[in-house]
Amino acid sequence: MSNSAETVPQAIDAWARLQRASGNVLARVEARLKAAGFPPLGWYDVLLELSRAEDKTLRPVEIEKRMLLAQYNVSRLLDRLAAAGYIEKLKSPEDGRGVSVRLTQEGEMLLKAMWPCYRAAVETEFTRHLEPGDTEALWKVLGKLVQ
Amino acid sequence: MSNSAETVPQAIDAWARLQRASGNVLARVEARLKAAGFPPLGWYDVLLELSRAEDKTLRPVEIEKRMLLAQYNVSRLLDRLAAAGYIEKLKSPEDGRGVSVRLTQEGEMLLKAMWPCYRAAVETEFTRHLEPGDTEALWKVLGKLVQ
DNA sequence: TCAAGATTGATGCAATTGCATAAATTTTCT
DNA sequence: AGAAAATTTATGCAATTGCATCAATCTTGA
Repeated sequence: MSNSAETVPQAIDAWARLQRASGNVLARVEARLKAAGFPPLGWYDVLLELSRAEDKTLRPVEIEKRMLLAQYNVSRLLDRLAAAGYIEKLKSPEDGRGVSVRLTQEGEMLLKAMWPCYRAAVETEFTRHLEPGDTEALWKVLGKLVQ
Repeated sequence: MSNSAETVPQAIDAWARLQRASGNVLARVEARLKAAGFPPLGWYDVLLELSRAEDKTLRPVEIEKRMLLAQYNVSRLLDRLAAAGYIEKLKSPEDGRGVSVRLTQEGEMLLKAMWPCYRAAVETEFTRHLEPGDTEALWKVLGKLVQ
């Protein structure tokens, strides 16, 4: 059932489907991680950013920019990661206000342990439903939305 | 790192971009609604479902299915909507366990009041960035992910 | 130089979400 | 019918998020 043809025909529908599809798939992937006893995807994302960074170290403000999280959410997420031993907080050498956050051995191990599960979940809940060319088409169009 | 690792990257990138793009655009749209003094999009979605339903009435379990929300979140969201006067809860006539939720006049007015703002926000944050054909391409590919 | 302003990070408190479970039916199965 | 199972909704409690604001720097510009 198509919607009101007079107002905003396809665009609103595409918008709604974008929200529904991404939320849907995200929920399924997260559920698989959790079912395997792993922490949420947000943890993985932080650890991954750290693992790619020089010295496996970043400032919180950098994590904030890369992950598009609110500052207070980064602050508290890092608290949890530090409490769990996956990162360590150091006084920033170059900036007296700041902190430096470094991936620990445990953090690196968690990252490695989660990857097969994460990868399989994305394969099952996302990739498997698409045909060749779809992922590239998605990539291209979505690129216009992330500037 | 063998061949199987090399077949995934495209898909994982598309997955990551899907999450980033939709989260990003959603946050911007929500921010515009909030800036205009309106409640969150979740409120709009419930009211919209009710407005489309017969007698402007639905059971919570129906709202749960349509919106893909957890049962306890629906229960509490409806509490808030009822407290704000946008819906009213009635004893379900056909099912002694259940409740019926009906859109009020105020709810209908809120829906109407929010629509121009919502529509403009989607136009600005989503549609405007896309070219003709993109929305349809998105619609088609994403359709494979919402089964 | 040094005051004004911006940036970085944390935190108290309220609102929301997630989890586990309860209570009241309704449905199913024998 | 009647016991067992499933469905529908609510809720106590813990975890997370959002908001407002603070303290400690760093940066800028007169």
